[in-house]
Amino acid sequence: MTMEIEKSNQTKVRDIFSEYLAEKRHRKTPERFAILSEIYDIEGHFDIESLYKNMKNKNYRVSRATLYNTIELLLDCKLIRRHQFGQNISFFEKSFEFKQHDHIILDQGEVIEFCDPRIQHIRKTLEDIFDLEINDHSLYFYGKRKS
Amino acid sequence: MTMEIEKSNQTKVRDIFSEYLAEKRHRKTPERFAILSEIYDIEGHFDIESLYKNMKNKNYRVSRATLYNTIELLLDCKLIRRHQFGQNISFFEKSFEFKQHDHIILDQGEVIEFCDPRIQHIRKTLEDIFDLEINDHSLYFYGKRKS
DNA sequence: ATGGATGCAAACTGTTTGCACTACT
DNA sequence: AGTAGTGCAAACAGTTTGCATCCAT
Repeated sequence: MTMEIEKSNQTKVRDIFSEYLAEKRHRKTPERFAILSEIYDIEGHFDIESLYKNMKNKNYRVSRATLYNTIELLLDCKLIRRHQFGQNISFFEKSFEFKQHDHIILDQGEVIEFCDPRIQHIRKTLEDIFDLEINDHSLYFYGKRKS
Repeated sequence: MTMEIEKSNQTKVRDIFSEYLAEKRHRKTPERFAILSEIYDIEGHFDIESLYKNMKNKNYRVSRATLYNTIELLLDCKLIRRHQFGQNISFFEKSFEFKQHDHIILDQGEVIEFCDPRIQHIRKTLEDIFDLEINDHSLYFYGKRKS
């Protein structure tokens, strides 16, 4: 029988969020940690309405307002990322310890993740040419399977 | 005094649209051509609400419904492209005879356009690796001017 | 105890839809 | 003549806001 040495991801992101909230002088409410925890239990992408229904089903007492608020905080401390797959609905995914990656959107909503270093080269070039500080990007390819 | 040989862009896109409508058995209504014409008078990006107000100010009798409908047709025949700069509002720009380009979004809504061939290399690689047919992409960098 | 955070519902905003009327084919 | 397309207004969906209450500090 060995002691659990490694912290779980859940614990790590909790710590990061806690530290972030402290630094920003925001209150550490149970709702905020419950939401973070729920999100980190989700595999893949999610939208706010599903998260809301998901939590309601588990008998959490949360409001959409708090979800939207908390999502902003989590974006700010980089624990999640926002995506615009469709037209008018935001999708999110957790981003802690997951390698930066981009997406290919296929028909029927299938999503492939990939990572190509050349995007960072483009970024560097743009920063040099236009004298910019680029802090983020979003890249989507749209296509379909052959045959 | 020489004859005007070159067709204006306005005339060319009109022809393209006309041909598209014929092929798809859609009617050639004056509204559709008026909207196309208005769009091709716009420099840079626009959203539907501004286009609507713009046309209303010029005493066109158009409805939002028709604008949304026509925009779909113009997207379909590739005379315009859709962008998602912000969260929940679609921006568009004309795309006839304008080189494919991507965007850098700076603070205060400033937008820089650029074109980097490496994005096509990435595309090719993805098509090969995943056996896909990629027909489009969207790429945005987000940043700010240095100093 | 104080005021930041919450839940709830109403308001907002961009987009879509239903319907009676118009006009392209 | 027939019906796709139109304008208008109402409906819709995702998000934001106002407010009374709650609870982390």
